[in-house]
Amino acid sequence: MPRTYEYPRPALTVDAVVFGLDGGELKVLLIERGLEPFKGQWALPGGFVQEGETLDRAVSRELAEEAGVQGVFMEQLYTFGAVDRDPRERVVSVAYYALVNLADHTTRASTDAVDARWFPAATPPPLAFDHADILQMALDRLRGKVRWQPVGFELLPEKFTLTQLQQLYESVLGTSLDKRNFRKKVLGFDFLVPLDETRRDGPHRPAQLFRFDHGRYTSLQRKGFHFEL
Amino acid sequence: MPRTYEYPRPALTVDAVVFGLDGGELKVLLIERGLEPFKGQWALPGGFVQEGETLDRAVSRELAEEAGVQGVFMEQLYTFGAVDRDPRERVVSVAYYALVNLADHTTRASTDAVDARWFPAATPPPLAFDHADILQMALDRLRGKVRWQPVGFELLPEKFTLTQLQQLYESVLGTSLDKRNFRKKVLGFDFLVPLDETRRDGPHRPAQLFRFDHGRYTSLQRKGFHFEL
DNA sequence: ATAATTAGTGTTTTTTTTACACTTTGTCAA
DNA sequence: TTGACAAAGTGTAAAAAAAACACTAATTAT
Repeated sequence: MPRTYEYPRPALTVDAVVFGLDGGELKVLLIERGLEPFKGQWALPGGFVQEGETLDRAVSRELAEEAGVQGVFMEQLYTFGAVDRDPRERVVSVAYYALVNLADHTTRASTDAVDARWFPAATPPPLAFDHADILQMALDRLRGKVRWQPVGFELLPEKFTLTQLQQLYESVLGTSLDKRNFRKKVLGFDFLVPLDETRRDGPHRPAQLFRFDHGRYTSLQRKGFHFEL
Repeated sequence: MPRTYEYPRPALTVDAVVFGLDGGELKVLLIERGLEPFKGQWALPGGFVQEGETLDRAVSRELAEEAGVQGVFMEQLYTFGAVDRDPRERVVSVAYYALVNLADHTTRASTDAVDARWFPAATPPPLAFDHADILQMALDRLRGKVRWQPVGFELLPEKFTLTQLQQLYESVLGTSLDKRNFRKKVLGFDFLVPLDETRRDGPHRPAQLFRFDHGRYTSLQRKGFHFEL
């Protein structure tokens, strides 16, 4: 294709902040860099946008390639354009964040000969480039969003207990919530459907399992309902 | 500078959705295109990111050049990367939105030999490229943001009446608000300082003027206060 | 059987939000 | 000068939402 516009063209990359929930703790998926610059340091998964590829597709591809992560919730976060973010030349990066059910992805994390590992999102190792800024912004965004949109469920397995759900909110928001008030509110949501199943897990009373019904949620939403937690 | 990375390089632009408030109505600033493609159609102000220029700076520059708009509130919105957004070649655009006090900018809007005009944000003319999508997203973002962060004040003159403030919220949110409840809440905010001045404006009782104290707001915010309307 | 551990459950108080109508202060015109 | 007009300004009561709070139930391991 001819270069119609004669202007400087910064390289364009995408980076992804992939969050997972391990027990009560929020984690991020990081990749060990095999090449300079920042060789040996940890970084967010990401890479160059290819010819004819939308930004969303670029992120999906990179996540599949570098981390074996596929078909997960993903949303654009922010575009980072500081002139010296990459020590070699100008690289503008469109950052995304993704929420995955860690149980499904923990084993497949390592692919592509690179080392990929989960780290505590709040206390990551030193990161390459401006990835610490990106991570911080993703954390802020997640915290801001989780209360107004039911995205948190993306971090849980399909079937989950109310205690798991509460722990999720507690760890993302960094607060502690009252169990009774939490359950009262959450059980008022029609899109949380109780299953005829329980989770036996240690020497104590088994917990009822629930499922998040996406379809019902969107239909309620169209009727003017709006989620808040 | 050597091209260290050998990858396709889409052209990179910035676009800005500039909102202003005219009477009770929310407006957008549009520019008539002088060149193909979409010659003669209305479009968002914007242009190419220059060598060594951050994204924020690029938007500021374009706004100053194309619309005489300077020193206003501005925030990154989203990055649009559809492959065919520009009919000629791939162009990725980082969109921003800005809030201006329309009274200060209405006259200077036309500069640079291009025609720049304010249009109702809710019912704009047909727009070039995917600018209608960008505008829609900016509207959604503004609506979402205005209740949690005191950004609305950016749309008002420095001194304003509570009725103006209420109208601002009514037109951005598209609802009507109860006067007494609105004033009760708003007057509880320490960062709204009443002036020893009134605004006489037609055959009726003059209204007291107020000012938004940015400094006080940020200091309150640090003490854990959080704005909500 | 009992000790240990997490699941599960309601009520009261406090706070926040909503609904609602008249008086005040100025201008303009008769 | 006075009366009509128009927007500014003001408080209370009812309803809804949020917060505080502690015990019983079900299971497993010893």
